Formats: sequence, structure tokens, C-alpha cells
Amino acid sequence: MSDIPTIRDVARRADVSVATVSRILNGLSGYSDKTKQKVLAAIEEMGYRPNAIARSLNNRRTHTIGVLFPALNSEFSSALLHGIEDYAHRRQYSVLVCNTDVDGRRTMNYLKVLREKQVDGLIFVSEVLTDAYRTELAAMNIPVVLVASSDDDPRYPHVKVDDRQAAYDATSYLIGKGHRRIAMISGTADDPIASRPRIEGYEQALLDHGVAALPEWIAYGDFFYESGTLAMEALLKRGLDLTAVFAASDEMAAGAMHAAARAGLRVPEDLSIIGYDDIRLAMMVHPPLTTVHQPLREMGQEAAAKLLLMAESAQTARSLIVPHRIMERQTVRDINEINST
Amino acid sequence: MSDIPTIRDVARRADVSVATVSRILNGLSGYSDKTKQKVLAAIEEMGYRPNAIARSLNNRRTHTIGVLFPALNSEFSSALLHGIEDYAHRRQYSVLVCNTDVDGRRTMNYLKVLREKQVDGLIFVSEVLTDAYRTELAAMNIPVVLVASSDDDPRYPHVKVDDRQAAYDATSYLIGKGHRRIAMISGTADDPIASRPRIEGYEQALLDHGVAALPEWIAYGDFFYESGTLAMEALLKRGLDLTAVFAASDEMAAGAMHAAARAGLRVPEDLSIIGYDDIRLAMMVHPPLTTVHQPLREMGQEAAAKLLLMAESAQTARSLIVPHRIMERQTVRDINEINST
DNA sequence: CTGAAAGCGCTTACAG
DNA sequence: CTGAAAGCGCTTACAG
Repeated sequence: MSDIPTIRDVARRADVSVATVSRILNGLSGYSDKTKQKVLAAIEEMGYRPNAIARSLNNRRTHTIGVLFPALNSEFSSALLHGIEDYAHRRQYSVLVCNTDVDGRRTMNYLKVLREKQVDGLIFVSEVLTDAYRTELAAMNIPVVLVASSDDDPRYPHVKVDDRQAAYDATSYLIGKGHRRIAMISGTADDPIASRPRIEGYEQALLDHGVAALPEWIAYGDFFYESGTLAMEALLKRGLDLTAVFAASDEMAAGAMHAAARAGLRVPEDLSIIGYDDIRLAMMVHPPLTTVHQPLREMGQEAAAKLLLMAESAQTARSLIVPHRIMERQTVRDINEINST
Repeated sequence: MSDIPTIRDVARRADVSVATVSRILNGLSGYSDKTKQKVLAAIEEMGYRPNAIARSLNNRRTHTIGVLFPALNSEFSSALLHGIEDYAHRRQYSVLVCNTDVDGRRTMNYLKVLREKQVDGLIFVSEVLTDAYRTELAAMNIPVVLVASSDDDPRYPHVKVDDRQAAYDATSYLIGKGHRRIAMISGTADDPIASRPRIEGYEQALLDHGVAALPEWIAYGDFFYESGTLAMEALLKRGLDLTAVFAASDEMAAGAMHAAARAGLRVPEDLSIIGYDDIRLAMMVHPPLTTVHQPLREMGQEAAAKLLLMAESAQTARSLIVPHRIMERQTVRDINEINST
């Protein structure tokens, strides 16, 4: 009595075969309306629910996707996850979250688990594929989409902004406001996605406007708040007499604002700061942070959409560069006005 | 050749039965060391990985748990999720995230999906159980743990702080700093977990210190930033001449700080503010927010630990009230000093 | 120490 | 329109 009813129990009760119940459950054809009513009634009475595990064993589809993040506890990740989960749910898929913790071993471990659990697809967030991952992915033979990252292998499409261009635009924006002495707070030096291209965009913008780009104008952090404070302090110590800073993440920008305040600098009166990401934090700091907006939620949705497309049609999706834009708030001062006054 | 190898393929290759391969895979006894080597070699050569779906069908255990959140994109949720995921992973469990979106229908929908997918347990975050949920949960017959919420049913243990006491302590802290004209920004009025007890704690602290607790000193928000700004503005409009505010979430506290600044009030010089949660935002706003610390990450871990205990031992875990504490930063001014100067 | 066989709860040709 | 039966990839008594 306390046993969970199976399709057999339903069949017995409705006095039909399990095949018929299965057909009705799956909306296939091949039964009279009378039979259908009888079966539906039995299902209702018994409180029957199909076992998705058993179903998956036949179908070889679990309607579950895996998402790998390097850091779960950042707004960046949760905004993306929100978008992914949203789309997946709409399409009746579930999402398994994996926190790789910026650690290769944990990623490999997760890949093995996800393989065993037969997920229908995988989304990598902010992670660069190593050869080991590639080997494992090839063996898994399921669709993969990268978010805020990219790979040369066409089998692994990505969804991201044009980081180089976005950094170029952020820097140009500062220049447009009359700034010339612009420093940058970059993320981890060796990150080929979120650091190198942004540095290049920053340098290119300076060069295109006749400003020299010097290494000592760049300080390195790790994208998190504390490192932004440290980087800003380092920059200040160098005595560069700067008027503006471009930070490669909003958290680092907030950290920089903190360091500036501690050094007696007012933002934006004494120092202008522009961030990157436009996570909710940006609008919650004071003054609200001018930053490069990345449509994180949409990026998550797009990535999920591509993944499911690949999972259900076996075709490979195309990469997508989503538009970024400068979100003007109150941390950048226009010095042009001052000069012309 | 491109087919994924199964346990049968391994058995054939190692020239043993599938039963033997299964035993070796599961670390059971009953085979010679020579056989073991042979099988392990075959597994290695073929790149075989057991199919967890098939295994689950036998075991009736999926080693997967579900977590339901009302809002994925808040630091509050992601800190909890981080703790849950962390513990689950250590114990070889996977976690399925569900964003219920403050919407009953979506919760019921998720419960059905999680039931079909045969999760081994469920964690509800910040959600009050309705009768409909209870019915479904009873039918699922799997362990459930509540986080930042609670329920009278002893089958559903919880992990949370003592909200009433925490609010009492926050308010008392303000009083200890010489404040008497203390307003409160509460969360959604009808929330029996995160609103009622905190309001009671606030009022009790006032009363215990001989200060009248009046309804007009309370403004209501929804825990998010924007509502904090609005609530603060409403409070200011009432002309209460207040010196301090207790906000029931850090986001609302940050919003209140914003409104205060816009009204020309300096924090903490003109207005003291204390928040609730101690999410990372609290240390990133300026000045850093004094707040009630909830050990979110640990709460997530504890909840997961209780859930797995229940899932694996069939005993029911006990509820846990975790310790909160006042995290002193820079948004509360001590007026005692001033008065005595 | 080892294997044949039943079974987990479904789906899906196949036959009627 | 309907059912018997094989099969999905494992595990687990049971027998030897």
C-alpha cells in the first residue's frame, strides 16, 4: 500500500497493458478515447507519476544539462545561472550545477560525474578548455556551449561579448570625457579570455588616441573586490597622477572606489572609474558605477537555447557575440567641460 | 566502434561475466586479484564508464538532490547554494537547482519534476510550505530540509538563525550606541519567517529599553535594493527625526543608504544604518555596512549534511539554530560619545 | 571465486 | 485500437 505505484499497477487497475498506458502517457496515438479516460482515471486515483530514470534508460535522454562555474558565489555566475535555468525550465530541462572552484581536478571530476549521469549537454562558464577536458568531452560525445569564454574547435560554440571591443569602448569613453591619464585594473594576468583581450582593447584605444600605453599603468587583480582595492593602492603608490581607471570587473571597480576613498580621493571629482559586467552591485555602490554592460541573463538564455538546439537536432549551433554597451552612471567625470570653462 | 561501451562489452573483453565486472566496479568481494586486473585493464582500454541511470534504476538512489530557491540571482541564495553544493560534492552527490520565482505554481511544477527524476532529497530555501506542497512532499516520501525557513512538522527540520533574537540584537546594538529614534525597514509584510519575527524582535528591543514601538516607524519593502530606497524615502517623508534604521536585508540597507545620501544625509554622521544577512555586498558598499551576520555558507553545508544523513540513514535530523552575530563596520555612529562630550 | 538469470520501470517495434 | 515481449544497462540474490 505504501509502495509507489508503477506503470504496471496503473495498467492492472485500468485493465489494459503497460504499452497502452505508456502510449497515453506520451501522447502517442493508438487507443480509444474510452481507454484513455479509464487510464487517466487510474493514474489520478493512484497518484501515479512516471519514473524519469526508467524512461531515460530507454530514451538515452535525461532532460538534464550540466553547468560548470569557476565560482558560484559571484553575481556574475548567478546572473548567468538565472538565465540558463530560466530557459531550461521553459523547455522542461533540469540543470545540475557544478562549482569547479578554479581547479582543474574538480572540473575533470565533474565531467566524469556528468558523463555517468548521462546529461544531455554541458555549459562551461568562464572556463578555458584544456586538452584533458577536450579528451573527456570527446568521449562524452554530447553538445557543449561556452559562455564568457571561447574555443577554436567549432564543435564548441560560445556566447560572449567582444571583450576586446568592449574594453576599447570603455577606454574610449573615458578618453571622450577628456581623460588621458588612464590606468587599468586587469584580471588575472594569464587569463586568455577575460584579461588579454581587455588589456589589448584598452591599449589600442589609448594608442588610437595618441596616448602611450605603458605597462606600469596596469595593475593586476583576480576579478574580486579585495584585489581591486589592492590594485588601486598599488596604482596610487606609483604616483602616476591618473584621472581615470578602467577596471575589468565591477567588483574590482568597487574595490578601487574603496581604496580611492581611503586615499582621500573623491569619485568622480578626483578620480573617474569605469567597471565591467554591470552586475547588480554596480548600481548599488555609491555613487552608482558607470560600467560596461554585459547582458548576463540573456547570455545564459542564449547559451541554453543553443545547447538544447544541439541536443535535440544534432546540428551544431553558431557562436554568438552579444552586444555590450556603456552603462552611464555617476563615476565618470567629464573633464572636457572643466577645461573649456 | 563509436558506440559507448557497456558493462557487457567490458565483460566480454575481460572474458568474465557482467556480475563480476559489477562486483569489481562496486568494490564488493568475490573475485581473484587476477580477475580484477584483467577487468580493470579492459575498463581502461575501452574508456568504460558505468551508466548512473541504469544503476539508479536498481538502487532507487540517484545521488542527486534538489534545491528550490525563490530567487537565484541574489547573493543570499548563491552563498547558500555554494555551501550546499560544496558539501554535496564532497559526499558525491549532485545538485539540481530550481528557481521557483516566488511563485507557487512553479514550485509545484518543480516538485513534480523532482519526484519523477527521483531525487534523494530536497532543500527548500526561504520558502514556507503550503498544504499543496505538503501533500506532494508526503507522496514523494523523501527527506526535506528547510533553510532560512521553518515548519511545525518534525519531518521537515530547518537550519536558520533565530530571526527574532537577531533583530532584537540588532536593535539593541543601536540602542547601546545611544539611539532611540530607530526606524525599521521590513521585508514583505506577510512573510512569517523573514518579516514577522524580525519586526517582533525590533519592537521588543525598543520596549525593553523604554522606547515606544509605533507602526509608523516601520516601512515595508521586499528585501531587494530598490525597495530599500523607496522605504527610506517613505520614512524620511514622515518627518520622524530618526537617527537610525534597522533594515531586514543588506540590499534594503544599501538602498536606504542611497536614499539617505540623496536626501543629503551622511551615513553614519547624520543617520546610522544596520543591515541583515552580511552578504558580500555589505562590505562592498561605502561606508562598509554594519550588519547582522548569518553564516550562509555554513547554513547551506549544514542543511546538506542533514539531508544526506536523513537520506542515508532514514532517521530524521534535528533542526539547527545557527549563531548570528553583529558584524561591526562603519555605518553606525555611537551617539553616546557625542552626548557626553 | 564465478556466472546465469531475474528484475529495476519504462519504451518500442512487431503482430494482430 | 491493443498486447506480448524484448531491451535499455545495470545490480543482486542464488547456485555452484
